[in-house]
This record gives sequence, C-alpha cells and structure tokens, in this order.
Amino acid sequence: MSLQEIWQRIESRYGAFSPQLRRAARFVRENPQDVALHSLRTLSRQAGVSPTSMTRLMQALDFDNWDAFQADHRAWLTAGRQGVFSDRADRVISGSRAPGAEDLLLDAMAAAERDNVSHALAPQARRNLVQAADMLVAAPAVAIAGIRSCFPVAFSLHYSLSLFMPHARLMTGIGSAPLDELHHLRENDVLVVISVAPYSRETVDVARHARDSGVRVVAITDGPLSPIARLADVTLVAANESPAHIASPIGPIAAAQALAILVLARAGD
Amino acid sequence: MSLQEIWQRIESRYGAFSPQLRRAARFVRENPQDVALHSLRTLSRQAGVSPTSMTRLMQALDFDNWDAFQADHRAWLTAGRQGVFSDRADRVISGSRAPGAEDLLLDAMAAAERDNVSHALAPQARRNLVQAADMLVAAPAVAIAGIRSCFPVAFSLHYSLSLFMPHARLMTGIGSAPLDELHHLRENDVLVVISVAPYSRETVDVARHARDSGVRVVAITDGPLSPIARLADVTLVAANESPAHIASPIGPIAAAQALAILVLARAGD
DNA sequence: ATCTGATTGACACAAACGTTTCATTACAGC
DNA sequence: GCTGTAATGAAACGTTTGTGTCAATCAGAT
Repeated sequence: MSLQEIWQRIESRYGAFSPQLRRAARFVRENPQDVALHSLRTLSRQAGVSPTSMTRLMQALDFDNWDAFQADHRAWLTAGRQGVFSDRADRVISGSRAPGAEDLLLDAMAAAERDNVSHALAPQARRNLVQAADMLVAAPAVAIAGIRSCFPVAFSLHYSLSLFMPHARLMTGIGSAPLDELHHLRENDVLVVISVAPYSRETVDVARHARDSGVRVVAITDGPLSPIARLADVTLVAANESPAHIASPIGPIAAAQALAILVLARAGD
Repeated sequence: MSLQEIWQRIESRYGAFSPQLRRAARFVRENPQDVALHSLRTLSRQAGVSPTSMTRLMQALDFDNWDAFQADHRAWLTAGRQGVFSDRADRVISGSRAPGAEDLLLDAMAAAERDNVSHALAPQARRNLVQAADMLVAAPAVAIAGIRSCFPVAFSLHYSLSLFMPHARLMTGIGSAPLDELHHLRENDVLVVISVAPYSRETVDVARHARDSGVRVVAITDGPLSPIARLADVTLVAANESPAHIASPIGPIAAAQALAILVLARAGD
C-alpha cells in the first residue's frame, strides 16, 4: 500500500481514535522516515506512547503487524532511488501531470524566499547581527516599531523577545500617535525599527526622533542605503524579493528571528 | 563517515581479505540499500556468508560495530530527502575564521527556515493551496484569524489580500470578543484560521464555531492532524522547525503568501 | 605424517524485538 | 452511588538481534 493511501486512512479514522492512538497516529503520519528506519519500541518512545498503543494502532489501521506497516514505509523511502544516482526521479514519479504556470510561479517563489532567508543570515550579515544583539541585551529598555507590511516583523520580534525580555515594548500606534509611545524612551535605550520600500514617513520620523533623543537605533530594512539605514547605529539588511509584486516579509522576519535567538543565547548566561 | 569513504576503504583493503570476507565486502559494496534496511543476519544470509564473518568485516573496516556501519548507510539513504534544497555552499563561503557556536546556530537556523519554506510550497502541498485559493476567490466574504505567534501570519495574509480583495477582514479581537466579529460571517463565506502547537483554545473555538455555522474553513497549521486541521475544509500544512525553542512563523507565512499569490492570479482574470 | 597458523561456522549469551495477556484506571449511563 | 465499558500500560512471552567464544578445518612447510 502506498503512503498516500495509509495517510488517507489515518486521517479518515483519526476522529474515532482514543487519545493515545491519536498521538501514535499523528507521529507516524508526520515522521514517515523514522517509521521506515527505527523499531516500534524506539518509535513509540519518541512519540510518547507505550509500545502496546503502537501495536494497537497497527490493528486500528488494518495492518497485519508492524512489519507490514514498516515495509510500506521502507518502500516509500527507497522508491525512485532504484538507480543509485538518480536525482530527479521522484519528480517524474510523484507528479504525472506537466508543471503548469502556477507550479512555475510557486517554484520561483520558493526559490526567492529561500534566498531571502539565506541573505538575511549570510555570514556577511552576522557581524551586524551580533552587534545588534549586544546592544539589545545591554539596553535598559527596548522598543520595536514597524507598520504596514513590516508590522508582522515587529510583532514577531516582540513576541519572541518578550518570552525572556519582558521589558520589550511593541509600538502599535493603536489609540494614540506612535510618537507618544516614543517619549518613554531614554538615552541608551534601543529602538528596533523595521521598514522597507516604500519607506513610510511615520516610521522614518520615529527613527529620526529616536536618534535625535540619544536612543540607539537598530534598523531592519531592505538595503544599506535606505532612509532608516542612514539613521541607524546598526543595520540588518534583509532582501524581500518575490516573483509577484507583493513584498514578502520573510527575509526581514528571518533577520528578526536570528536577532531574537542571539539575544536569547546571551540572556541565558 | 560517507559511503564514498567506506567504499574506498573496502576497495583498498579488498586484496588482503580472506575469501569469506571478500564475499561479505562485495555484497555490502553492491547493495548499500539492503545494508541500510536489513539486519546483519538477514544480510549475511543473502550474501551467503555466516553472521560471524559479517561481524568480522565490520572489524576489518575499523567500525566499532554493525550499528555504526548501518547508521552511515541509513544517513546516505535519507540524505537529500529531508533537506532536499539545503545547499552547503554558504559553509564554503563562510570564510577564514573558524565557525563558532553562534555560526553553527545560525547555519542550522538558516537551513531549517529554508526547509520550512520548501515544505510549505512543496508539490505535495499545491493541490490544497489551489483548492484554498479557489474557495477564497469564490467567497462573498473572507475573514482571517490568528493570535499570538500566528498573528504575524494572519496580519501578513490580510495585508497582501486586502491590496486587491478589500472585503477581507482581519479578526484582531481588539476592543471586542473575537466571536463577535465571527457573527458577520454567513454561509459560504470563508474563514482562514492559523494555529500551531500549542493550539490556543480561542482559535480552535473560532474555527469550530465557524464550521458549525456553515462557514468554509481554511486552516494553516503545523500538522495534518492538528485540532484545527480536523475542523477545516482545506488544510495547508507548514512546518515550523527551529534549532532554538522558539517556534518560527516563516513556514506558515510562506504558505500564506503562496495562498495570496494564487488568489491574485485568479482575481486578475 | 606432523605441526602451525590462519580461517571458518556452530553455539552461547545478553539484549532488544513485536505481541499477547491481564490488572488497573477513568468515566458515562442508570 | 453503583455498574459496565473503554482505555491504558506493566509484565511476560517467544523470537530475533549482534557479538564473543571455541572447536573444527584447511593449507603449506617441515
């Protein structure tokens, strides 16, 4: 039986399963490779389920035994690898239909987003990432500003940071002008400001005002020469290329996440 | 150790091997896939050799034991499947100084995020992406719900959609209970709901309530068996793996962006 | 014919395997 | 509050696993 059929069967019967059976089912559904390679006992340990429950799952899926179930997963693992060095074989196997315009578009988008991530975390960018992280951990207070397409970046950074840095503030601009929230910042505090083209006037104003008040500024933006980059003490450059006209937030978010992780690594000490 | 190195070692020492050792060596050299999947005893039976001889081959190749030998073959089998798109290029570029712990962390993060993007847009996921896009363009009204770590996803999707789909609503929950905003939805409207583990009760409740009201539900979540996936008409699965403990929104955002782009492609007609 | 040193497989052993059994727990229906 | 039922994991089963031990075998030199 193909894995597609097995997965279909799992999902159709999932609702009728007991809690432990669901845990087991969910694990094998989401880790087919481990099913192919590891033992029932090892697998149930990883799934947080007793070996007995895993055996019961085999019965609930109408398999004779674990070996039959595992055999199908092994067949899936080795499919297309018959010729040891075949590479694109799975593409031929998996999709019979010819790739349409939408496939090409999604392919291009996936490639572009992977590049955006790579550039945001590239070795050349790491000096600045580390510098920004050092500034954040040393700051008495941290504020984060980003609107429109950059608001997800700001929110996500604030959410990650606030898990272990409760004094981080997200400047939402809800219920008041954004500049009001800025007044709480003092000298040596840090403002993280996010903006990409076309750079909204509000964001640039916030960054300029902060800089003039002696606040350190970290910018996440789309180029080293953008308006806010020229105002910032440290600039994290993140590409936002996309085959469609829509600017993607993924590059900036990757930079923000990396910043959060570095701060966490330092704050853990 | 890579299989290339193992094979090289086998061939260089083959001349000094005893007859039985040669049979064993020849078999494992020519059937790497079987080595990865079968037991030592099964393998030696197929090779026409005693289990003891196979064990002796492991010693003759300077392996600690059969498990170590098999582990390398399993790594070879699974390589290129998990991280299909991960490129080692950046490691080469990374430059002169030795990579520190932070470099390794950022490397791992970049690789994980690239994989998250790839999985969200993988060919297997496209049927559901297209289906969801079709539902959105046909809907009289569209609402988007996601809180906490998923709010950036919801906001970003709403921002992209609202550029050409002004009737899309983002359920912020600000100033009122989220369920109130839900009352505006009628039958055949579409709710896009985003949630990852641990699935917040509010989000699940919104999805359930929508489903019970006849509203079509599109879920963006981290597994085909998550609570909201089981409530949804269409599920977009997006991985959110990360080397740190922080769940990354990049995979779900990639799925959301892809959805927006497909809707744009259809709405343009 | 005898000895020597390498080669080989039968056997033993402990560990891990998948599965069955059964006692315990949790809970809905009355 | 009691009872019947479904769910669950500990324990035990018999197998199979990988590896260490050791006697049997063989080739070649004396």
